[in-house]
Amino acid sequence: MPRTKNFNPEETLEKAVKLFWQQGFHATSMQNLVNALGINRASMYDTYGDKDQLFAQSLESYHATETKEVSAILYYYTDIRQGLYVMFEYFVDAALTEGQSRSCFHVNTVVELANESEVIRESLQSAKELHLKMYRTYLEYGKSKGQLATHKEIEGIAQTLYNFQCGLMSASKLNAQKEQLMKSVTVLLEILD
Amino acid sequence: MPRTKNFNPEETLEKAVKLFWQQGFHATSMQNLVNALGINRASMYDTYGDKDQLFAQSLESYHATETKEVSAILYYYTDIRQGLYVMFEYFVDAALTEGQSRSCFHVNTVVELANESEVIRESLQSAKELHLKMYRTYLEYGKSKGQLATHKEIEGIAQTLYNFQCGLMSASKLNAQKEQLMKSVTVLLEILD
DNA sequence: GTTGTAAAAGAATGAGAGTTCCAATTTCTT
DNA sequence: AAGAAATTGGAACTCTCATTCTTTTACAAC
Repeated sequence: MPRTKNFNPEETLEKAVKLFWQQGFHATSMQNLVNALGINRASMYDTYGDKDQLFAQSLESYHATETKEVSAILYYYTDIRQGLYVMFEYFVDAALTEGQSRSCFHVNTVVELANESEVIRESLQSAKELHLKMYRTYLEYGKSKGQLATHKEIEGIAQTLYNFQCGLMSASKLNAQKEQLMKSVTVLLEILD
Repeated sequence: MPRTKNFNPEETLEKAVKLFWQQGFHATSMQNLVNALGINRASMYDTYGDKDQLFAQSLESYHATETKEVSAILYYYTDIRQGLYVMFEYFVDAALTEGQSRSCFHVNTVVELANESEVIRESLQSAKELHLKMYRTYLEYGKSKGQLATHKEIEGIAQTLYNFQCGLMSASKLNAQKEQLMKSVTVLLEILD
């Protein structure tokens, strides 16, 4: 009996992700979202709730796809230097669009909202933990394969990889050039030697 | 003949720096600023112009003091590893306040406004160049003193120091613990070896 | 002390924010 | 074919935003 939605909630959410990623939470108005999502204002509220909830869902969606991609990359490469390089390359490619950088949605949100919203902070925190866990596991794997000296501290390196990734993304906003960014990745990866 | 201001424009600007640093541009309202600066709304507009101009002046003020501090630190330490470590420690100390981190005003602004305002972007860009120049000079100095192997590429390291600094500040918002942050600095500085 | 000038105070303005509501439309089941 | 129910479109609402305006106050020079 009921009329069905004539838009796909997941697909449409991706449009919100793009907009929030590009502009941030505060600089994006509900009117912006109505225009970008191509659905009615009421449908938006009906499907996703208010602005805060829509943003939270956008962030969760981003985290999910991003985590999946990263774990796929790391799983694929048996050489950890190569795997980490390609992972950083994936982040850089995702950030750079038409001559400028939108950075990474996660990092942007850490900077903009980590101290403002408890809900968002927790979402960011758990995504970060997931990444750290992946890094630790991958580094342990590298150690077991003799690619990482046994005296190297996994935890410190994992943290540094995360910190550097945040910086690479932030800084890319002032330097949207893949080659330079990847050169910096190469320098950073010397911490593995 | 004119009535004199009964506040110090430079000192009062510091209050604006603090607020913008803590909350960002969009999350800070003119009403917030009126309350924090302790001067009248009209005096604010009269002295600093509109919100954009007030923000730009706040950022410039921050950049000036920050650049002075960093160059003083690097000048003081003749050992580049020590100098860079203390510099990062200075950033961390400046970021951490009462159990949370406000990151670094420069980095926050890169993330929030680099793609939104041309004026701000240029201010950020030139501050970044100034930092890179300081790093290059310091690394060259280190090389001349035999603290850095001659085959090391100055430019790549300088870029990586800047990128990492951005990341350390961003990430500190989810990890406001000095010890952990400084441990990551120690790991990072292995790129000099 | 008078005068002129700019600062201070705070109300006022208009634009835009997020959100809600209602009439109209559409579509799927019975 | 018809009715039920959710979607849709867009106006309406309230609130807060940045900014301006008008009046009052205070200082410095003559």
